[in-house]
Amino acid sequence: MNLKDHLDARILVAMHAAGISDAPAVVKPSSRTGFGHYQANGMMGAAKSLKTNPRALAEKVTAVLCNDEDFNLEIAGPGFINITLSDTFLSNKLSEVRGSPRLGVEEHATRKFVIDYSAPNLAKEMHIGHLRPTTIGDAAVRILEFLGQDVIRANHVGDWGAQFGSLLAYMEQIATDEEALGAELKDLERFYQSASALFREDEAFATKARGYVVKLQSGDERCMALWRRFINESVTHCQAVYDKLNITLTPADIMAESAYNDDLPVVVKELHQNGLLVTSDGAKCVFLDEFKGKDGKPLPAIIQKSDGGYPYMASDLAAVRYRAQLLETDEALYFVGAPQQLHLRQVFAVATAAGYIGVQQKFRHLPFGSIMKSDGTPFKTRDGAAVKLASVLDEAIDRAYKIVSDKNPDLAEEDKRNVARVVGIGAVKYAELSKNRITDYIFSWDTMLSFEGNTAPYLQYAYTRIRSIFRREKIDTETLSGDLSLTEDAERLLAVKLLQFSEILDNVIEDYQANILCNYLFELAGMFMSFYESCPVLKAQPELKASRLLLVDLTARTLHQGLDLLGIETVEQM
RNA sequence: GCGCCCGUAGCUCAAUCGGAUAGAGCAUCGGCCUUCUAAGCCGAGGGUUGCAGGUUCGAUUCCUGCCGGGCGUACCA
Repeated sequence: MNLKDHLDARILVAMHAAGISDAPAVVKPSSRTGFGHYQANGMMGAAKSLKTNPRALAEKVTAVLCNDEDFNLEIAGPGFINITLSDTFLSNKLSEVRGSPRLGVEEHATRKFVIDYSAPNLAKEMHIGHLRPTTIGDAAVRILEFLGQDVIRANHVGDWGAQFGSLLAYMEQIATDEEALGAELKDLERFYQSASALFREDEAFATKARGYVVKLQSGDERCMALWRRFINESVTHCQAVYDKLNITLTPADIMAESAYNDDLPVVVKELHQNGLLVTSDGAKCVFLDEFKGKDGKPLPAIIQKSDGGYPYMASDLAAVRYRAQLLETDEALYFVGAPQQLHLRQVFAVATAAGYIGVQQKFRHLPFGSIMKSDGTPFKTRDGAAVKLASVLDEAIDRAYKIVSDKNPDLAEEDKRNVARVVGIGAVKYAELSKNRITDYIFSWDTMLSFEGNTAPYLQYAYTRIRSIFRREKIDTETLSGDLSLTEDAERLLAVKLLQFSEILDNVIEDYQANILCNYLFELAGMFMSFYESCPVLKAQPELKASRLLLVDLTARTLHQGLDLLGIETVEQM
């Protein structure tokens, strides 16, 4: 149940009964304690259009609901209606949520989604820049699936293009020594760098590399074999990173750029038939009025280059065409960096003009900023190279291991290793997810691995503290029973927070801002800690103890579910 | 030049179609462990929301103009 929507609907009905139509109730959580649990802000707006006094309107509305047992209404300020939920209402709703394996979250009407995320370039190793699209996209996938949506993961990896010429030429050069080749491919980044260095410095090699691009495009068998070998190696590397990162992508989710190769001439043909295609300076372009380049000159979307090659505009259009027409998706979400904004606007605009995207279909770009160092400069190594994602993850686990060993030396070695993995990886992911998607963010080991503040370790620790209550008395949460009763304010605050899980998920998917869920979990954990300090659980009288155990269990389940939707693991003890 | 994004406490970040006194964490300072994990809790100080206007009952939020930063702007992806 979405509590906010429920209350909004109740107020709206009362507004209609009071003779107010065509005005929203604008119910939202109260801005501060003392103003009830929720507040309805719609009376001021309604009064404006009805040219009347907002407090008088609020009087009429509250009069309709004055005998309601679910909540108490109070008028405040210029015309706010503060809603205080009754203890009975809260405990009834909590009981419902408790009995639901989905924590009271209803499944939405099913629509089909294509989520385009991660999409590394297979020519190189994944670097730190892939962290954001990968973690944020995966959280979106998990949340949409939890809400009952039909989700297709689309990993649009880069496996084609000029850069593969030098890679293949370099492979060819050392292919005679199978052992050496196998060893070289283990470090893709070095492989790429060796190949591109040769390309820059050795003219003969560069010529050969360019030849390989042509051969590859014409389907030369030996080239294709080398190419497949390389791609397999690279995919294996990516999958290892995904597994370590607890990302739900599998090789089956890969729909590579090259998969659209056969469609590219078709796209050109169809754009031509639609009368959209114009040849300019030898390149086949689509010009749309809304796109202007330097000096106000028309900005083309180049579909085919003057040398006959296809730029990524073409394969992206082919991908839109595939997703819209063959997959018949209702919605497509692109988790791609902000610098690609103009490009994707062009892709969607051309695809719309070409009739690929139907009027009911939504294609959205969800951009995000870059990762910066603490001095505000881009996150690169000293020599300017991208930082390998795999090494970032290893370092996170190493650092977490040191912290865990330091804080809990008694833990068994095997457990320490597992906690270090869960905490280290969780910290890196949570640091990404807990910040606004749009802005750049500062990467800081100390901040993300801290057990204080809005971090994964804090939440994971909160979870273990909660679970330890049950472990201490060997209580099986399956056997919990009794009535839920709320007697202390700390319990009420926790209760309301727990009931908000559903509406929070709805808020998240409005713009796929995972930080909304992170903030919620942080506040939930904080409220639990306050409750835990002021309300004894195991030492309470039997009835109170039973009631509080229900609250504790529900908090644990909500925290666990919330973290799981973010792709973050928990442990029982740390 | 034009387009998009951003500018909030010393630092890192919030603020849900415009709502009440702009909130957290870190850092600083002060309390709380013979009592369920102190990796915790409670409290204090800290702000002209880049600047100047406008819209209105009400603006961090919407509009205009500046200032500062980032990115993009025809055959790399």
